[in-house]
Amino acid sequence: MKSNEASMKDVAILAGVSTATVSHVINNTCNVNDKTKMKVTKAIKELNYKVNPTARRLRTGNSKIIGFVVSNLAHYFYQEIGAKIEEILNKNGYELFYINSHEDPEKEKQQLELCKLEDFAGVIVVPVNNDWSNLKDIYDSKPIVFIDRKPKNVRRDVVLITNTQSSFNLTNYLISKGAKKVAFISPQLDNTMQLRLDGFKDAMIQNNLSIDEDCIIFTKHKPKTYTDLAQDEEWNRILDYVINEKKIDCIISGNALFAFGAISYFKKNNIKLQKDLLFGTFDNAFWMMNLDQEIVVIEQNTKAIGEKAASILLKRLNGEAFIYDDYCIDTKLLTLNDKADK
Amino acid sequence: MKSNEASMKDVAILAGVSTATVSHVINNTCNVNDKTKMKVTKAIKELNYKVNPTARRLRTGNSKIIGFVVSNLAHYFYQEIGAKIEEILNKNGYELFYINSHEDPEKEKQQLELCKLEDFAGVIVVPVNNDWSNLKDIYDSKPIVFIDRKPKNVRRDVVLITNTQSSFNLTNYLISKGAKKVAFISPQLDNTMQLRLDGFKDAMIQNNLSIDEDCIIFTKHKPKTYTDLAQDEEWNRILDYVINEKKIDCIISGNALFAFGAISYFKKNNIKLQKDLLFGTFDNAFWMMNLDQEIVVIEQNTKAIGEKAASILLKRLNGEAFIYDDYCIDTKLLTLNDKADK
DNA sequence: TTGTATGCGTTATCAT
DNA sequence: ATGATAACGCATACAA
Repeated sequence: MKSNEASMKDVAILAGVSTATVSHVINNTCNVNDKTKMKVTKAIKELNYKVNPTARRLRTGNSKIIGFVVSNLAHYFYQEIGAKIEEILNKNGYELFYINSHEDPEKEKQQLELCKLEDFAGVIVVPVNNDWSNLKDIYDSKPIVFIDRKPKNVRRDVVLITNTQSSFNLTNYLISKGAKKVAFISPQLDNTMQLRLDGFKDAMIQNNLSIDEDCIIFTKHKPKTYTDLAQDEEWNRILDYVINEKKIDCIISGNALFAFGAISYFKKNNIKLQKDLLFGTFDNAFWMMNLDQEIVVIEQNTKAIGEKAASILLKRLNGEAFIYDDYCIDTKLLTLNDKADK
Repeated sequence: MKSNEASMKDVAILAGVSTATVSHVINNTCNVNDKTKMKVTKAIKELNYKVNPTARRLRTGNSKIIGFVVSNLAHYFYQEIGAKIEEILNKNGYELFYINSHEDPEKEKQQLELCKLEDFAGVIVVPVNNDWSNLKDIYDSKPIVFIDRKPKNVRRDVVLITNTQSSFNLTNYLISKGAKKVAFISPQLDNTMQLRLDGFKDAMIQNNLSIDEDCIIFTKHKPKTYTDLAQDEEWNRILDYVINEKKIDCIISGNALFAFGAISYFKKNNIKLQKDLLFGTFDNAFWMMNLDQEIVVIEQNTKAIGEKAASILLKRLNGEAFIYDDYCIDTKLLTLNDKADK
């Protein structure tokens, strides 16, 4: 389909030069006489010429597009990270496309394949696939930075939070508040959750508290909306079980998604947190601040995470060589909505 | 940059045919002998050949990518719509890229320009720019569907909710609950807000209630995080003003963003909704269900909105010709967290 | 049914 | 300093 846009050829003809010269002017790739440069610039303006990125990409194999492939875009958490990433990348001439893998490994694989075929300059990924031994080739040529989860069998830059330490701190804090029998509950056991679990166990052991493995629960929930989640019967069963049968006095939630479901349960059952039941969770989600529940949270520094991921990616894009490493961002332990607030 | 991927030429050589034949096999564009078809298919598999979308796009001017350009991706509302759109488009062989315009008209313009340059097959837009007289050419050749807001000076398909009617119903309902002096507050006065305002005014007039124009307030807030919003001093001033000075007995919120800020204010000031103050809002956001406030909401049917937008776009992509129209999706008036719940 | 040849809009090599 | 030309990988008009 012939587009009605001006091409480089049109510019060249109007300016009375060759396409090579136009290209040189556009890309500053060669010393061009000021006079001819003027002519070309004028022609470009006159025709409202825009470089065709598709043609450029076919020729060079490079684009100015970064893919942000996210396990579940609906989490506000990733939106804050994404905004920071976008801000930094935009400043450096890149555009960010958000891609939602919906916690589906197969879908993520196809999307990453597409990013490669589309010659994206690089990708930032909140990975769903845990084992990357079959995915290594998918992004071997272009920079890739992982966020939030560290997949296996791939050596690349990873930006995480201090998972084990934060979990240790959270558990310790709740123990200091009187927790004796603690449950750890979360959807999906991935690498990140494993680290959080480690911190939890360490704290329990150091405090000479026994760990009941029955109260460490990971569900296999496929992605759901928050609304669906709150009404999910499985959450109710699990919470009924640990609270009524196992008689735990404290729950640690692995992320904001479970926290939402749990809080819905607490509301229904009229449970006052930190009084009737100690409760701590990873993530400080915006909606928590308007609740009438006191919640202990591990706040992740989304700005710092985004900034780190973007700056590492930029360095890689610029061809800087440095060792692939894990970057851990500190968290903050906060108590939301406690009486001291007022 | 020479990629190490197999090209169509490699396939042709291995299969002992011409590239034209390979192309025909891939695109079913010509009757090809079963035997040669087999040979080609085998070679494709053997080389793990993938069509290069960039080259195809340069040649044909078409891609299988749809852009979803959203005013602010952080709103969960758009995530639900997006998920539905994606589901439908994926089934039809299209991939969806999410693009965040951050309520920035200039940015949106550039992004739409990029979608055009990248030869996206089409776009679905929650528009930030209100006047499209200078943007018409930007997407004149490819299908475009607007969602949630109807921009001026462009005749294209628009998927909206029944804004005026819903607002009328909401206002009427609150009046039936005793509202006499009502404030209407929202960030950003766009076309959609104007319609909601119209419905509000109609209801007030029909009920012989006077409208205080000082209590109709639109702020010019640039996008902020929810967290920032809750602490924004401007909201506090506005709410102080209408509640304490203007002595209103009811507030209608134009969207979930303002509702969040307002609820934060109510919490701080210990105001019990529907008792101390009547309150209704557009949008049923997931976080509202866990509050200890009774809230009257206009729930938008995100699935229906997404489905309508995607199906219209698909029809346009398939070249079906029909009149550009506005499609209005019904809403539901709900009361969240009322005592009858238990 | 299959192959040849051309062009999509760039960039890059090599002359001039 | 500038221009002619090939090549990126594919689709397609046309010839065989």
